[in-house]
Amino acid sequence: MARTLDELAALSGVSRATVSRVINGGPVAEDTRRRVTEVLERTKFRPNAAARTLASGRSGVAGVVMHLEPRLLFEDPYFSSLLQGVADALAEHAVGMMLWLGNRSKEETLDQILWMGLLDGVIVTAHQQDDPLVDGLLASDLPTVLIGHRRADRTASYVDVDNVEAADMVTTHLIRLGRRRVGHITGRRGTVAAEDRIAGYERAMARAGLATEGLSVEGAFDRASGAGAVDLIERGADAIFCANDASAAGALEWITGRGLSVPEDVALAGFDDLAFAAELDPPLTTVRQGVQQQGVEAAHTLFHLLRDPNAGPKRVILPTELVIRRSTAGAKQAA
Amino acid sequence: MARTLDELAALSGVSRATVSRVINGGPVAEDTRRRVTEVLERTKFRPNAAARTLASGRSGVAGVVMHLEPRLLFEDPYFSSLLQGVADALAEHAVGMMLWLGNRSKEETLDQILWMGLLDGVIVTAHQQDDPLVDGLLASDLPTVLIGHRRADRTASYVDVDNVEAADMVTTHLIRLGRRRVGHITGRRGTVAAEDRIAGYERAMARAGLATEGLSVEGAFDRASGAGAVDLIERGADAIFCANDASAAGALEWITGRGLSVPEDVALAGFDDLAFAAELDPPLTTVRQGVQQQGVEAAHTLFHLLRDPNAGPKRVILPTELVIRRSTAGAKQAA
DNA sequence: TTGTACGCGTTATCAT
DNA sequence: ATGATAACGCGTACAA
Repeated sequence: MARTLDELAALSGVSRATVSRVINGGPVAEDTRRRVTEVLERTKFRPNAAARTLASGRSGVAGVVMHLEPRLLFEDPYFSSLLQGVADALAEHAVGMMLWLGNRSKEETLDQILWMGLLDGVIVTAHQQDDPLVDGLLASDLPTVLIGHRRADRTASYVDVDNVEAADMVTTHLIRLGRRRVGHITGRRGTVAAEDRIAGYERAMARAGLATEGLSVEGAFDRASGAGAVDLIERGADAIFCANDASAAGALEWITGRGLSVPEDVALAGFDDLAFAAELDPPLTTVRQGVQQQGVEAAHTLFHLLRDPNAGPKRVILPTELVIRRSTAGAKQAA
Repeated sequence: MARTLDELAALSGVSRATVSRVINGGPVAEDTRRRVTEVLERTKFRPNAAARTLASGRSGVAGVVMHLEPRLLFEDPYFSSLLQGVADALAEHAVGMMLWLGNRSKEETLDQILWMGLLDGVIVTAHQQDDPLVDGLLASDLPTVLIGHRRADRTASYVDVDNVEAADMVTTHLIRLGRRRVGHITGRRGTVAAEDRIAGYERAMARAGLATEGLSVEGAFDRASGAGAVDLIERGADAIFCANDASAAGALEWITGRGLSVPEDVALAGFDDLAFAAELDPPLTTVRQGVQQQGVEAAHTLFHLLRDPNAGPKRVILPTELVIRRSTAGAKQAA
């Protein structure tokens, strides 16, 4: 079991450089390659990663940072789908994944990541508009890809969807059903997604000449936010666009709990199209945004950055799709 | 922004070795240390991880391998709790975590891990009795800690609970309630946990002189396994011990769905004491096994292995606790 | 306490 | 196509 290139070179009767070429696919004569490869496999040789990183400057390891309450990562399918997508794409290219969750403070986490060195690049979820962890990574010399967050500065690479456009689309759909008092349960204020979806909602309402006053309640992207539906209904809402599927599921519970029915009394729409959206009763109209795909794209974007280090930032906007289900069937309009 | 120890040494007016000592806590005169530290902070110097790994032989990175369907990691709180525990303990000691999930085959995953080199050690979930991935890691020279699996060979380090004892304990509890036909919904056959819990169940029944024939149905640790409760009840079961909380939750649904009530008609017990167990109606009697704690202990065990590399394997058996709730209240006995 | 000097195992640049 | 040889940046005996 040879442990170094030198030992292997001795065993194969060639120089260390040639063995290195065989391993990394350099120019080597065919029979030389065969001879070395044979020894390589016989001795189960594995090159030393540290030495290789030191000499080449590349480690084959990417960092993934999802700094949220640990609970959330597992309870909210949005984040787990994201992680699955990233993990999948990295594993496919045999790139290692170092993961940082919300176990320590953002400052400590940033410190640990930067002290780790060794990373070729990093993918970070960036949902808050201001986030010292994200700022720190962008300020470092580490190639960085953001998920879900467009920064004001135009120098960051990121993967996102057009939340304004998508929210406009679903709101417009509700309006076309004949609903006039379309309410909105927002996401957590301060996140880009929440603000942009509000903007899209208001844009669609304004274009249709409809008022939005009193038709918006603050939520936080969670099931509990659905309680806001009660307020909206008391203010006469005949349709509700929820900032995500989780809050829509909560809203559905409150609405039916009050003896009202969806979509007859209130049309309901969400955002995400997570797996459970289609299983609700009635199935939920929502915006599909391919969360897992976002994770995959983030990894690919990082690969791209690493390939041409000075190609400038890369921004990827993924498409969304309105998925119409029974929760916005046109019953009221027909009646 | 100094990039190497040499640059820093020049800036501080000392030798490179001294700077290294300041960073790693070696013996340095107090004023020298102060002077160097000042430069260290001013230049935001970060030592090169690869060089340091190459020279010292330690990387400060641990691998965590949870090779299961990606779905399961997030849907089953058992695994997410485990991961949280591990991540927490590693982050606390500023040790990096490389994660491998079930994105590729076990063979490919093993290959990627071993080729990665660079890991100081690895923690792997080992639930199947035979698992090429686990075998491969144990056969490698990588310090390895198993979670949830005692191997026949006595050379592996692991963290586990005594499943036989715990299953005996909960079964005995049901018997003491006056139940005579105690049924069992097993876990997935082939896993150590399932087999050991069966053994514990049978041991308790035998000791009480009770028959188990026809009182056992095969499950798979999931909610769907709860359907087996119907069979058991038809065969006269007046109590059911489910191999975990998930299957117990499923069983509860089937039992009440048939118009029967827990615990009056059938006493019900689970295993794990995951968060939702206390929220069921009625709250579920179960075995608490501190899953998150298992993750923490696994990390600590790895640290121990790394501290004295030739101290031999370390085995940790964590305690379990019977948590009695309303699903096994003594109604029938009292009546 | 501090400095010198060697070794860690590769990659990559030169010659040949 | 192949072989020397110089980096790569740090830890650590050993010497002073």
